[in-house]
Amino acid sequence: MRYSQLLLPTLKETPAEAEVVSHKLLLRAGFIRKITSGVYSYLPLGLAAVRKVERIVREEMNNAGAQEVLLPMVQPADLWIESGRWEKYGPELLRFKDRHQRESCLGPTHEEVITDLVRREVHSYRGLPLNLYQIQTKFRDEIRPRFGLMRGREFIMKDGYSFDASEAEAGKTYETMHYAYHRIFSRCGLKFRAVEADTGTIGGSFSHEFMVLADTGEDTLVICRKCTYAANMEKATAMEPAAPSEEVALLPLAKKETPGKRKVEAVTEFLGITPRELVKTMVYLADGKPVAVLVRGDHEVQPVKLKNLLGAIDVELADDKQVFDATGVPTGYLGPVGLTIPVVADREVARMRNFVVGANEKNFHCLNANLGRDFEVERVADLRMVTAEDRCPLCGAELELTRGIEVGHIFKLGTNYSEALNARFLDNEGQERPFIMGCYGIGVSRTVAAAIEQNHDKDGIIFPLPIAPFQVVLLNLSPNDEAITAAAEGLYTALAKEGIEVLLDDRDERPGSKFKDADLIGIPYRVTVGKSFAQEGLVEIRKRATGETVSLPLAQVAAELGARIRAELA
RNA sequence: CGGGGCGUAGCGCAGCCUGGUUAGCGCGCCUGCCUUGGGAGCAGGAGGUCGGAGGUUCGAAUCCUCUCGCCCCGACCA
Repeated sequence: MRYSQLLLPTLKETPAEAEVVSHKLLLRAGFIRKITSGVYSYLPLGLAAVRKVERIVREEMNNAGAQEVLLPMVQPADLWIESGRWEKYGPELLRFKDRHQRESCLGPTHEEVITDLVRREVHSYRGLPLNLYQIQTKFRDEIRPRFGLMRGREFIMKDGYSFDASEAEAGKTYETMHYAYHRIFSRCGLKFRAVEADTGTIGGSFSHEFMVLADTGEDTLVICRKCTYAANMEKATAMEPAAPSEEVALLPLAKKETPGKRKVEAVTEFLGITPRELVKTMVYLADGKPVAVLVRGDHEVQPVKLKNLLGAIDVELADDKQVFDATGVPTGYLGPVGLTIPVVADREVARMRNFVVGANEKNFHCLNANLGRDFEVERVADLRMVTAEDRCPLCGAELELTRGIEVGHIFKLGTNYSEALNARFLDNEGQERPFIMGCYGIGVSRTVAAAIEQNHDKDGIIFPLPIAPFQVVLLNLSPNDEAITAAAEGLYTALAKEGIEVLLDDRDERPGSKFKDADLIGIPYRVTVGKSFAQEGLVEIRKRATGETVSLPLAQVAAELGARIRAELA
C-alpha cells in the first residue's frame, strides 16, 4: 500500500475528548473517528488491526472445532420474553418497534438466537457436540460509554456457543475453549492472565475472564505470587481466617458517646483503636429490601458476593435516607445489636472478639460487642473484597492486586437457556434432555485497544507484530531523488515478494514528518531509504519496539526482514 | 439518573463576564518559492448558519428561555 493513496489522517494534537492512551493514540494515528457517543468508524488502519485479531480468532476457533455462523443483529422481543431476559436485561438492551409495531431489540449477545436455531435444527445426540461462533458488531446501550474502543456502545465481538449432551462433554468443551483462548491471546502478542470470575447477567455456573494486564485497566485482578490462583475482585477470596480464639475473655458490652464520629477513621481515632477492632454495618437494598452487612472496619463489602449469597437480582447500597427509613438510625451510628432488619456477616467478623459497633443511636457506639452474645446474624459468609494484605486461598502465599482489561470471557451456562427456551435433544437412550451449553466471548475491537494500552510509548503505538496493520513501513525520504526513489520502489516490490505486508511512505513530505508518523502508527519495522543509501548504498532497518537499528546493503534487506518476520510469527 | 463542564474553521483554543466595525490565534489545508535524516522557513490564499430554536435590544458569538449534542465525576464503603 502506498501512503499517498491511503486514508490515514494523523493528528499532531490530541482531540480533547480522549482520556486514556489507547483512545488518544487511535484518534491521533488515524485509526478511528467517533460518529456519536460510544460509536466509532474504523478507518483503513483501524480496520486492518481489527482484521488481524479476527483472523487469529478464526484460525484458533476453527482449529478447536468450532464453526462460524453469522446471526442477526436485529432480534424479535419474543425470544427475549421467552428466555425471561426482556424483563431482566435492563436499559442496556436497546429496544425499538418496527413499522408493524413489533417489539425488537439490537442484539447485545446472542444466546436466545443461537438456542432458537439449534432447537429447531438439532434433535439428536448424534448432532452433538456443536460449537458455533460468529464475529459481529454488538450493541449495548452503556450508561456511560468511555475510553474509545475500550467501552463503546457498539463494538466488534466474537461470541461462541457450545451445545453438549452431558456435563462431562460440556466440561471438555470448556477446557478446549480455555486452551483456544490462551492460544489466541498469546498469538496476539499480549501479556494476559485468565482469572476466575463471577457469571453476572449471562448466568451460568463457572467462568473465566481473560485479562490483558495494563495499569489503565478498569478491573482489578487478584493474582497469587506463588501458585496459579488468579481471580477478579468479584470472585476472589482470601485464605480462610483462623478459628476464633476461645481464650480471649468476653468483656461487658458498653455504650460510649462518640459525638459526631461517623466514619470509621474518625471513630477509631477518637477511641484510640485500629479499624481492625471495629465492625461496620452497611445497609444494602437487595431487590428493594434492606439487609445489613457486617464487615471489619478496614474491609469493604463486595456487592456481587452479597448478591449471590442472598440470591438477589440486584443489590445496591442504601443511601442515608433509605438507611434511616429502614432502621430509624442515622448513618454512621448503625450497629447489629438490636437491629430489626436482617443481618449477615463477613466470615472475618465471626472470629472477632470485643469489637466496636454503632449503638443505633446518634453520637453513640458500643464497645466490646460479640457475635452470639449480643446479637445474632442470619448468615456468615465471605462477603468482602480481598486486599493486598490477604493470603492466597490455595497456597497461603502473598497475593498481588493488579489491573487488567477484560478481553475474553468464557462461561459454563449449563441448561439455563436450553430450559428456558425448551431446547432439547434425544439422548442415546431415547430420553429427552436439555442441551448443556457454554458461551465464549472475545471483545475484538477492545483487544486492539488493550494491545495499545499495553504497548505504547511517548511517540505512539508499538504494535505486536501479529496484529499490526502493516509489518513494515518503508520510508522514501527523497521522493524527488531518482536514485533513492528507484531503490525504494524496488525494495517495495521485493518486500511484497517476500510476502511482507508493507506500507510505502511515498509522500512528498519532509523526513521528520515521516519518522513521526511511522512511530505514531506503530508499525513494527521501519525501513529507511535516504541519504545513507545515496552515499553508501545502505538501507536502515529499525525495530519500533526497541529502537535497535541496523544498516544493510539494499539487496539484503528483503531477505533479512522476511527471515525476521517469519521467525517472530512462528 | 444526579453533579460539573463544554459546543466559535478539519483539530486545539481565545473572544462572552462588561452587547457595538469586516469574529481572531496556533496547527492542518491550497498556491508559489525554498528546504529534505526527527512534525522547517517566507509570501499569498481558501475555509465560519459562533450547535439549534425562540426571546430581549436600535444592535446578540456575547444577555434570557427552551432544546440538541459531547465530555468529565458520581451512582460502592457511612
